[in-house]
Amino acid sequence: MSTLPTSAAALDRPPQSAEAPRWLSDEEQRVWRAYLHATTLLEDHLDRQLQRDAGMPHIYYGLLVQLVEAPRRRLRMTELAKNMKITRSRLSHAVARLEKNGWVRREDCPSDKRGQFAVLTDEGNEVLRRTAPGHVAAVRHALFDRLTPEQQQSLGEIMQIVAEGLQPQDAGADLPWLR
Amino acid sequence: MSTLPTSAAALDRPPQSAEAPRWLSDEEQRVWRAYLHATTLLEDHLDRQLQRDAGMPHIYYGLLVQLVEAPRRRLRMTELAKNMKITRSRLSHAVARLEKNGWVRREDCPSDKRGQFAVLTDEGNEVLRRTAPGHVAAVRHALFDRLTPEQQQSLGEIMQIVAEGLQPQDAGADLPWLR
DNA sequence: AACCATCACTTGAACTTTCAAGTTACGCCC
DNA sequence: GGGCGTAACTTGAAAGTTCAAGTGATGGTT
Repeated sequence: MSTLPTSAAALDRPPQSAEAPRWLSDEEQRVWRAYLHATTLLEDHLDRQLQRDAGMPHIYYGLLVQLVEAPRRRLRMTELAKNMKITRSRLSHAVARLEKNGWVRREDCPSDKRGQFAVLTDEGNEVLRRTAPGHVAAVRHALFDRLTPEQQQSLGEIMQIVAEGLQPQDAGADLPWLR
Repeated sequence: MSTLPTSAAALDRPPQSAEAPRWLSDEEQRVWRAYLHATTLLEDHLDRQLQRDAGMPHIYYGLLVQLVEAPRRRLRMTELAKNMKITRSRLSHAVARLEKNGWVRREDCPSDKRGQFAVLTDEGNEVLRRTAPGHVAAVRHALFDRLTPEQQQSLGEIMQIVAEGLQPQDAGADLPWLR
């Protein structure tokens, strides 16, 4: 988590420098710091909750969820990476770990020999079944239960906008589908 | 990033099980997934931006910002960890790295021999001065520029609530100040 | 003044993520 | 039908994070 310098003064800068960066106003800073605090606290909280109850970090759990919802409980690696907004490399490592746990199995794609399917095993399904209620409860308790319906809707709209803004354009190194 | 099972059906569960977990409604799920997508995309985006332009991840940058804003550009380790919502362990490792870079220096606390100050060096200050404008621009571009004033305000309120909800209570293992 | 629970911080190992560099397969163009 | 640019995925090492255990101080208590 992090923020920005509070003011130009804190960096011994004249109020307007050459490129005249537009620093965040006090109010913008409050919003930004609240955002950073909330997101890191929530992610940490859910990571611990799932590590404790399901033996895996939040993202790994999310991978299993993607699979359980997919047609034959299987998804191409790239598809899965795309859905979860992570790199293929990260996914490879993650699936390797989940495979060791016996929760996911790899299968070759018949039509494209480069391709691989990640398939949810029965054990993987069982883990989800066992731990999903606790996880939903945690999410409700930390987020939805604290917000009014209006706030929930607003949050949805805002996050939608931010996600879309980051998705299609530029994007870094190994996220080609974000180009 | 991750989500929750879409429906009870996807897990072969009767709509109301023993403990009758309250699954997320379709709308709640849309909100939750948008949240997860937006937060991971944004965090990744800023991590890459700062790694490229400042040679450090987002959190490390945040640590320097905390220091530059502190009274004598120094903060006790525990204080710093508290401000950034991270564990002391993580902070120890991070400061060790920043120390190697010459951006932070440790100093003993005179009044408490257990205590340590993390102090921002001139070089550390210089890195901030050089990279802050680019970082503010990135945050503006990804977040503030896309939201209306009302949305910005709403986001601030929501994040404030969530952060407060996660802060005082329970909390995990090594975050004693969150108790 | 010795005891001891607690505090402030560190350490090392295990695990996860990132980054750059592979490998193999596809498809198309000539 | 042999190149060749690209796609799909993996790999290994470096960097970062987590977890549990460890080291000294500190501040009562007895």
